[in-house]
Amino acid sequence: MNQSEQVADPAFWADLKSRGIVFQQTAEDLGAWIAKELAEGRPVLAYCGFDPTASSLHIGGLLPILGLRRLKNAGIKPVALVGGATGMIGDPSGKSQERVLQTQDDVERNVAGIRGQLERLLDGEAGKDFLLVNNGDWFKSITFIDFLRDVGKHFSVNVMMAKESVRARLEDRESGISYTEFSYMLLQAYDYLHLFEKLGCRLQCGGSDQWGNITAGIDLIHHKHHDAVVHGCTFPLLTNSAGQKFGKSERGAIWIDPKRTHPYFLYKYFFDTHDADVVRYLNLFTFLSREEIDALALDVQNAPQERRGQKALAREVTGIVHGANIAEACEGLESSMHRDDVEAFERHAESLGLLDPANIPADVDPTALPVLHRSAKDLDGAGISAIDLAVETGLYQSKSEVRREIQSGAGLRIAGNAITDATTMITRGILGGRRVIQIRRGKKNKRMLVFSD
RNA sequence: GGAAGGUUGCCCGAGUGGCUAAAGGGGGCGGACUGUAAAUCCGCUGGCUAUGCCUUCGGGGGUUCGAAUCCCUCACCUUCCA
Repeated sequence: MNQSEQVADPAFWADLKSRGIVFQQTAEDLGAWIAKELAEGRPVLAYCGFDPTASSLHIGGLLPILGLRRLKNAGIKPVALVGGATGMIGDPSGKSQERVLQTQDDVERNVAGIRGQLERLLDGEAGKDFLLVNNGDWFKSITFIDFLRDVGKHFSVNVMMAKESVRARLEDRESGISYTEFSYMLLQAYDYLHLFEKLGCRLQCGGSDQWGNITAGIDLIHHKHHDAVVHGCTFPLLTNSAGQKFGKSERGAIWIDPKRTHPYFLYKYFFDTHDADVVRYLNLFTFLSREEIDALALDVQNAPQERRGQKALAREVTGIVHGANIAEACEGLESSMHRDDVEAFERHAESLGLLDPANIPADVDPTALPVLHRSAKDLDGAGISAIDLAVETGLYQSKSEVRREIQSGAGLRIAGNAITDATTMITRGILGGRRVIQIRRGKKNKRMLVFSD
């Protein structure tokens, strides 16, 4: 891990603010309050919830995780909550439509997956450096009647309806909101109350769409404990400079689970960051120091074609998620693909276990890999149709798409040759004595074809 | 319970019997330019065993040589009345 991550800077809150990591906070002097509590020996616990909507987190959830890590480095104990109970209900925050309920099996499977990822990403020992909790553990023993009496009484429907998450849905006649999702904020508010009472948790953080839920929890705690001092803060909701939601590529979300999204594509996602966003992302997603980022910002400004900012960003984030070795290999993979340097590619692909088809787990979608394996024998005789190959790599969705592109320009290249004829067959001659060749769509989308005997 | 309007391709939105795989815009992809950028310009944007065939205009059924377009029916949404 980076050196600067280990240092608990007393001015850490100001640093978080200046990096743009804190979006909203319940008190102007929240940083000073935390510093005072810690200085006087009172532990501060901060919790953040993660929805089990899939068996893996995607990079949209990275900001809160890194946020918890930064708090941890400042001496605050993070509590990562997985919503085994709330996942059964569904948070309406930031959602424009009512969702279909997940089955209990789905939720349990997702909780297990996310739990494992949090445990790894929070970097430390669960139970000691940070805590992992599941609100299913306390909600399962609460009856509906008790909940309505103990918790519901403290909520005014009038206030609830004014919360952004609910109001947006009430105003949208098309979708509306069910009573189930309407109730969600009570559950999350209760989580905070529970963690306050049981663990002394006094800070809740989350994405900016969580503000309403966080303040609902604080209000509930105040109702029950009049003199309690509890706080909340949010991380910004990320959009790029073009206003698009962060973390979604054309092929869908970028997942943290390497079986869903190969680390190379996570690397590539950050590598492709626009100049206008890269400095902001370096601040948000890496533990690089202020000075290092300032230097990179200058590079982006003065020599944008070097893409040093993007390279650093991609390397750091891939390192945090998948480890430094994998990050290095991904960097090598991208640069060798860019230069179409087959020898360098083989080296890096080897270290990622991509070169030997026997290494690739059967449950990984082959179109989601940066390489495609084929037997060299397939190249004998008539060979393989270029169109088929292009689709097999996942570079194209359908053969029609490839045909169209071949017709409208030289978008498809194999081993450096522009394919201009839809009937082109790939035969052994194209290998030129090697076993790896490049196939690419346009300038940015590249895969390697590996032909083994 | 009654009346009226609506449900179109990834999204928005036009289309009220054949010329409609469906205008226009957005997004996406490719090309030119460039820096593996932005902006701009050009092209493409349902599938296939491909001068043809198949699937697609909320679901199902019908009229017709022919339906996104007409009729029936079901579902959902909106507005108005009770």
